[in-house]
Amino acid sequence: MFKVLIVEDDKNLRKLMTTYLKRNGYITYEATNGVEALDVMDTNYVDLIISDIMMKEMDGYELTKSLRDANYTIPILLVTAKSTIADKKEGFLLGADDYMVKPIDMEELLLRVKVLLKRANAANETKLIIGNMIIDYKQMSIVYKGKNYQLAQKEFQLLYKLLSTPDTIFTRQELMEEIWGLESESDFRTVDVHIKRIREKLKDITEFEIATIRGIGYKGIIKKKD
Amino acid sequence: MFKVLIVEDDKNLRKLMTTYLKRNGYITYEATNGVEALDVMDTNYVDLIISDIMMKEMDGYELTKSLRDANYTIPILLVTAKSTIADKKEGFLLGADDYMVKPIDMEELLLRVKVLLKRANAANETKLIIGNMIIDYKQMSIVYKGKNYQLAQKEFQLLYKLLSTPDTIFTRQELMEEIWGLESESDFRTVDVHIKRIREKLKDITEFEIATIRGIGYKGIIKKKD
DNA sequence: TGATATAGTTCATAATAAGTTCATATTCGT
DNA sequence: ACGAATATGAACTTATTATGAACTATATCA
Repeated sequence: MFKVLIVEDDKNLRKLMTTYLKRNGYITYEATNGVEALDVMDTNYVDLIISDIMMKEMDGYELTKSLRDANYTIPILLVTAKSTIADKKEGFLLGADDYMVKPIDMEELLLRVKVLLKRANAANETKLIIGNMIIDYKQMSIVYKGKNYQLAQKEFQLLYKLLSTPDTIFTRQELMEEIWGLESESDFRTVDVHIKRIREKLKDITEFEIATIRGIGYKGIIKKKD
Repeated sequence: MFKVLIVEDDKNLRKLMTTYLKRNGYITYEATNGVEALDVMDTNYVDLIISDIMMKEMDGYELTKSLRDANYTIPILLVTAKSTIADKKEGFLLGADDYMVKPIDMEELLLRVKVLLKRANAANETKLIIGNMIIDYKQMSIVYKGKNYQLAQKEFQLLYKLLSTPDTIFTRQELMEEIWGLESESDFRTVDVHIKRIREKLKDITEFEIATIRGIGYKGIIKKKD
């Protein structure tokens, strides 16, 4: 299950790409400029970035550069309205892996995404190992002392988020925006219900705990051995 | 180390493909038409053939047909300048395994070659032994406690795929691409129907289970003994 | 070649699980 | 103890998968 971050300020195009990718089995995150993109990446694991070049705040070039400067090797596919050689060169020199020229053909986009992911996917394991517990994001599986625990998708993502950045408090707002998406209109209480169900389903596992921070939100705690 | 035979009369394209494949660890042979290709195969073992369709002497269709008539199962990837449905159909009917339309994107070519080889190679693997159950890919047979179970081809391949990499979630997308081929346009629901039939036909076998991962796909689970 | 069997696909609908909401109980901090 | 916030159970809604059956394509055999 690959995660794709779409950075595009044109809402229609962003939604179109999101729809196509989701329909083809990708999990998507959205951002409208480079700054937002970095925010998303701060708290979420992402396999690939599709980014427009022309954006306010921070454009695609700057985004690419800052990621590469920070030693990120994540594949980046730049989308441009201009098609001059100069532009293409600039993008590649800054470390993008591929580019496409608008208007974007969605089938071609899917193909390129697939190729980029295959190429990059040599050593892309995302597992959290906490004591006797192994949380494998791609497999959406939790194994504890040889036993398998099954969580629903939202529950799993919530847990992963809390435990991949332990001891950090997340507000319901933040959790919703990142797992449900920016435009989610669900009630914040929904988060509570999911937290409850995670606690219930994983009550045998002593390796961690989800702490309620009254008036703020939740945080994951990894318990230390005695 | 896989050996790839490139059959292409356009020298530039042939060299380009050769270069790319070599750079990616393949051993290559070259031929400019079907007759030469058969000559090469006469004296060399080849794992996969990439062949243009339009060539003098003997074209891609004829080459494919003569190989299949001689009971060769080697994977064949046809390259065509024309993109009409009629052509695609004709090529497939004659037994090609995949095709690409010019102009050829080298990354895509590599991807397809890899997929074809993987698919062909899986077929050469021997047997899966899971508890009292023996799954023999070559014979397409399933024996459990002395009794024989019969699955249709697609069903068998699905089962084999799921059980040869157990505990790994496959999306319908992935299953389709691997078993139906990259260009398949069949509905994803078709996978569900096949899964259902496998479960039905093998419901007596307790050695494994096909688990539905809601919102994602399926995974094979090999049950442990008590 | 036509007839028949088998495999594979599609579609409509039923069944089920996931996700959401809401009312109420419980807990926490001051 | 009080008020505010969270936990909880249950009803409800939505999304996804399972299933049966019709349909189509392909292979087999007389």
